[in-house]
Amino acid sequence: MGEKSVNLKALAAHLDLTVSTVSRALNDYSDISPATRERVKLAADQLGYRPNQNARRLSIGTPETVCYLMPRQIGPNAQPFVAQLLAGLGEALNERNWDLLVSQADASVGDLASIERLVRSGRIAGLVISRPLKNDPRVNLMQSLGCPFVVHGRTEKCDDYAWYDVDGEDAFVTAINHLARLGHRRIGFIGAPLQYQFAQERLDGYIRGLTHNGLAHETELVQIAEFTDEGGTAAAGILMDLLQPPTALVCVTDMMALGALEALHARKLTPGKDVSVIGYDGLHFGKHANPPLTTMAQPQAHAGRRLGDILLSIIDGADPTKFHELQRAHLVQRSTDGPVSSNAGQANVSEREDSP
Amino acid sequence: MGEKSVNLKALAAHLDLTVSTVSRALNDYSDISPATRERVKLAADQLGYRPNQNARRLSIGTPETVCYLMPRQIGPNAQPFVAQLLAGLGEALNERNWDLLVSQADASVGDLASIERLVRSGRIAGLVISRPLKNDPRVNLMQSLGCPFVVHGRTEKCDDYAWYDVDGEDAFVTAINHLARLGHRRIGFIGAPLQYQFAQERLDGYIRGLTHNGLAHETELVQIAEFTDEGGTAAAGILMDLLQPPTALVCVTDMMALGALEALHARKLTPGKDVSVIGYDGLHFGKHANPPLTTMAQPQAHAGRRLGDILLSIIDGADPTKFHELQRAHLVQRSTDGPVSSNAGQANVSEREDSP
DNA sequence: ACCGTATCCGAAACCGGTTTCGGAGCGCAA
DNA sequence: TTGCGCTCCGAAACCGGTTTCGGATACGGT
Repeated sequence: MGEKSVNLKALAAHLDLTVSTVSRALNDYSDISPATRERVKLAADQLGYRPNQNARRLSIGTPETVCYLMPRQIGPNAQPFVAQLLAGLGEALNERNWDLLVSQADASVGDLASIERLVRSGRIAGLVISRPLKNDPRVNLMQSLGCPFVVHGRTEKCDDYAWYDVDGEDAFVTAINHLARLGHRRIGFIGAPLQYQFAQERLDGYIRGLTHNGLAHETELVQIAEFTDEGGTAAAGILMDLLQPPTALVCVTDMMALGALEALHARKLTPGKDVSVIGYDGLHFGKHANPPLTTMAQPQAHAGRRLGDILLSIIDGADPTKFHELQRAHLVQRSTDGPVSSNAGQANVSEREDSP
Repeated sequence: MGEKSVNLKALAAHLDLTVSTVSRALNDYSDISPATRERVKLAADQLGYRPNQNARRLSIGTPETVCYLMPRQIGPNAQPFVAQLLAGLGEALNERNWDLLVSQADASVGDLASIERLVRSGRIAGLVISRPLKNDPRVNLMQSLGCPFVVHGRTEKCDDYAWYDVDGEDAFVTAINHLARLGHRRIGFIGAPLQYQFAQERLDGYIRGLTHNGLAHETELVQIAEFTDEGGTAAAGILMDLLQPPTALVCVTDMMALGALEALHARKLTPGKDVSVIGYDGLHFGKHANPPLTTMAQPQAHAGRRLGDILLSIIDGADPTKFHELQRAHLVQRSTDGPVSSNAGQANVSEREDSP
C-alpha cells in the first residue's frame, strides 16, 4: 500500500550506483559490464521496478500509443465488430508494449478539432480511422498534420495513404451474379447514404453486376436509408410496394437485411422463397435470423490485427502508399436466397387481395 | 509539416516572457495580470499551442487516463455491448479531457502480471473490470495495489469495492414468475460455468423463483455450457432429450437462448408454443430471431457512463464502498414465451417417432 | 617506467511541462 | 525620505526517465 512505487532513483540508491548506470544496464547498453548488468536486473526484478511510462515517453520522444477513432453512430444497434477489431489491434500493439487509446470525437468540439488536439498534444503516434466518407476531411487533416494513420475502408481518392478494406464492389457483383443465376431479373438495392464511401462502392457493384448480367438499372429499385434495421424495413417496404416489386433484395449491411426481412414478413412474403435477400457483413447473428440470412461475409477476424501491423510499419517509417490491402468477401449461403418464384411479382399482390 | 509543434518554450520566446509566466497565465493563476493573461492566451490560440500531455502528466503526477479491461472471450460471437460501454465511458472521461485506454491482458504474461505492470508503470489512474469471477483475483490485486477501480458486475463478496451491476438474481425470479403464471412447472436452466459470478447469481434466481412458486428444483434440469450459441444448442439438446423434458427454458445469455432455439427447431418444436424460451441481455438482435426472442433486458445504455462517473469519483478520493449500484432488468416480451402446451412433453416424442 | 587503449561508470544535460520561492517595481502612509 | 505592503513576473527546482560526454581505472605493449 503505502510504499511509493520504486523509481529509478530508489533502485540506484539501493544498488549504490547512479541512475544513468542503472538505466543503461536495464536497456542493455554495451558499455555496462555483464556483472553489474545482471546485478541490476536482478534487483529490479526483486524490487518490482516498473519504469514510469510518462517519464519514459517524454524522454524517448514518442508516446508509444496509437488511437482508434470510434465510429460515431453507436445507437442501440451497436457495432458488434468493434470489440473484435479492438482485440486485433491490441494484439498487434501488445507485442511492442504499446498502448491502445480509443476516442470518440467530442461532440461539443467537433471531429476535426478533437483529432487535431489529440495529435498536437503528443499523446499518440498514429491513428486508425473507421468507415470514411467519400471525401473524408479527417484524412486530409491527418495528412496535413503529418501524423501516421491507416484507414479501415477507403475514400474516393485513396492513392496517397494506407488503408485496409474489403472489396464491397466485387462483393455486390458476386451477389448479383448469384441472384441472376437463380433467375432473378428485378433486384432491389437497399443502401446507405452515399456520402459513405462503402455505400457508394456497393452501389457501384450492384450496377456493374446488373449490366454484367444484361439487366437494366432502374432507379426506382434503389432505395437509400439509414443503416439500421428500421432503415432496412422502410426501404424494403417502399420497394415491395412498387407496381412491379423486385424478386430479390441486396442490402449494404446485415442489419438492414434483417430489417428488410421484417418488411417481407409484414407482407406475408417468405424470404428465400417469394423474395430473396442477401446481406453484407457476415454477422454471426445472421445464422439465427428468420430465416437464416444469406450474406456476403467479410473476414473480420484479421482486420484489427492487420490495421495494427500496418500502422506500426508506417510509424517505423515505411511508405504509407505501399499499404493498400483489399480483401474479398465471400458468399455465405444460408436460407434467404433461392430461385425466383414462379408467381414472381404476384405473390404479394394476391396475398394482399385476400387480406381485408 | 516540418514545423516542430510549438511548445511552451517557443511560445514564451515569442511573447518575450518566461515559460513559468506563460504556464501560469494559461492555467489562470491569480498572480498574473489580466492583461498579460489575455495576451498569452491569444498568442497560444494563434500559434495553436497544445501542451504536451506526457510532460504535463509527468509533472502533474497523474496519468489522467483510465483503462477498460476487455473481457477475454472475443470469439466470433463478439460482445456487442463493448462498443456501447466504451462510448459511455468515453463520454464521462471526455468531460475532463481524460483518456481511455483499452487493454486485454496479454496472454503470454497472464492477466494478473499484465495488470500489475499496467498500474505500476504509472500509465493509468483507474481501471474498469468486466465480468468478474465468483472470486476474482483481479479485484484482490487491485486492492493490494491501492489503485482505484470499479467492477462491472460483482464478485461473491462485494462489500469493500465499487461496482455497478444488474440484478441477475432478481431478473431470473421475474422470469420464473412469468413462466409459472403461464402454467409451466418444469423449467430448464441453461447456464454458464459457475466460476462466473453472474452465472451463479442467475442460477440462484432460478432456484429462488422455483421455490417461490412451489416448484421442485431438479438437478437434471440445470445444464451448464459455454456461453455461446453452440453452448446453448448443446445444453438445450440435453434438456429436451430428457425422459421428462422441460416445457420452458431460461438462459443466462441471449446468445445461448438463440442457440437453444436451434435445438428446438431441430426437434421440430416451436418456441413459444411447444416450449417457451427466455433469454437475458436484451440484445437488439433478438428482435429478428426466429421467432423474436423474449428476454430479460438490462439497461445497457448507461452502464459505461455510470462506470466512468463512479471511477472518477473514486479517483477524486471518494469512498469506493459507497458505490454499489444495482439496476433491475425488465421482461421484454416478444414471441418465445407462451402458455404451457396441452400436449406438453409429448410433442417431441411423437415427432421423433415418425422420423426415420 | 611510460604511454596508449579499452573497459566501465559517474556527471550532467535534456524531454516539456508545473510549482515554489524570492525579488523587482510601484504606490502610499508616516 | 524611509519603510511597508502589494502586484506581477523571473529563476530554479522538480517530475522520472534517457543519452551524451568525459574521466578514472586497469591492462597491454615497448
